[in-house]
Amino acid sequence: MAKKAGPRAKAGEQAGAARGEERIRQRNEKAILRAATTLFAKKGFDGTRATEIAERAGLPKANLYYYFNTKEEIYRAAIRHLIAGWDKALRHIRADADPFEALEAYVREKLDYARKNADESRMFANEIISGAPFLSRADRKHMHDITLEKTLIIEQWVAEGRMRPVNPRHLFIVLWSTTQFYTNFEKITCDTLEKPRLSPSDYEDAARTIVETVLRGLRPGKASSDP
Amino acid sequence: MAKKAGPRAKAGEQAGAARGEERIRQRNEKAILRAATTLFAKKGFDGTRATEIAERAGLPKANLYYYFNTKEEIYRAAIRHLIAGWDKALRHIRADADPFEALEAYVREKLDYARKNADESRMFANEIISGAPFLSRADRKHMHDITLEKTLIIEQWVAEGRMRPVNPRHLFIVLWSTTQFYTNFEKITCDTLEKPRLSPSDYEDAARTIVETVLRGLRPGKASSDP
DNA sequence: GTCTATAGACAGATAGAC
DNA sequence: GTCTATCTGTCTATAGAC
Repeated sequence: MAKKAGPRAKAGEQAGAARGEERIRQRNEKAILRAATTLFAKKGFDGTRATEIAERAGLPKANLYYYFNTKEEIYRAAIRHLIAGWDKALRHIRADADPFEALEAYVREKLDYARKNADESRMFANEIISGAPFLSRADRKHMHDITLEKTLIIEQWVAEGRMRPVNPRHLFIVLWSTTQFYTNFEKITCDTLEKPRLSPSDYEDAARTIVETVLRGLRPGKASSDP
Repeated sequence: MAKKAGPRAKAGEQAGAARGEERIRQRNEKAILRAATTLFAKKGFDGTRATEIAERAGLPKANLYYYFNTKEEIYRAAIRHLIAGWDKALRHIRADADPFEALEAYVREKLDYARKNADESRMFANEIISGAPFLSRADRKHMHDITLEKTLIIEQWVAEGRMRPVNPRHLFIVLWSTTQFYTNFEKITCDTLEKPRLSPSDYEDAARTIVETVLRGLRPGKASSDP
């Protein structure tokens, strides 16, 4: 605790030593989080051994406990990092945008994010399926608030007659489910599409399907009511 | 192994005793599978302790190993039981049915099945996210074959002009994702809908949203091409 | 068919030399 | 900042009395 910067540290050398330690710390923490995310995605919290995280991160196990106090602390850090990434795709949904251009851009960015951050996506899915035991109240409030903000925009679009009436909360649920399924349940998707793994062009097909089914159903008809 | 039917068993009593044991066996195996499904759903395979299964099933732990040889055997039995249940909802999809009545009936039965078998649904989701390590080749082939059978029907409907063109495999993926999300990710859904838990009427809203977005987008337009 | 006791392996976490 | 050795507890699975 008190022992820092090595035995030969004197006043004046501490800043330089601290910077060096900081670099190592950042590199190692990143390696730990990366390794942990992959394992937590595959096996969940209880199923992931601290030893496995250490091996995959290329560090001795004891070092995990130097950078993080508990396995839970590693898990929570990974969740926080993921949630920070979720928000970005929602930026397309702005009141002044064209509803269908905005929603299509959102769908495409969401699919892309999941594809490029597959382990994080799966880890989060695992966390929710397990009953969200580690998702903090603050994280849940944040996700709730940003969703609410976007539902108001959908409601505005509906009120303006630019979209057919739809429950915006359920619409978001449908969009989340479809944009995450391909990555989270990749094994099923691969079996269904008869491919060993998913390529970008499969994600392009996914985007097209979502746009032509989910979103197309929301375009206002020329005859504004329906059979 | 050889010791059966208790000490006082004589020739002629064995059949009766065997029936009695059979009843106990069925009851206990069911209790074990039920308890295991709930726990596997929450914590995955590695995260679930045999002791917990036993406690929840109301049996001493050693009895688990009397009915099943390993924890994996329990897990596989639960998976098999679940897959047997998946097929039912697909029966609505018949070539001679109306496409939209058939698909709506499928969606509603699928949502209903997930709602009433939440633990099984979540356990299966957990298994796939984890990379499907225990899903047997035979199970995957079965799921693939039944899906293929139904995609042919969708293709026929499209060819007949009763539905807009769509990749049937992707359509099934979209329908699976939306009908399972509400149950598998119930925590997120509850936060989004601002409810402590999901009621049947929330599932009714879900069905309506899926029908009015996904399926509505597939109805052939009066003008058969599109902007 | 039930249950106690325990073997044997391995987990998370820590102490302290370097 | 790294790493060996180890503490303490828990796990799956089994042996064997009842």
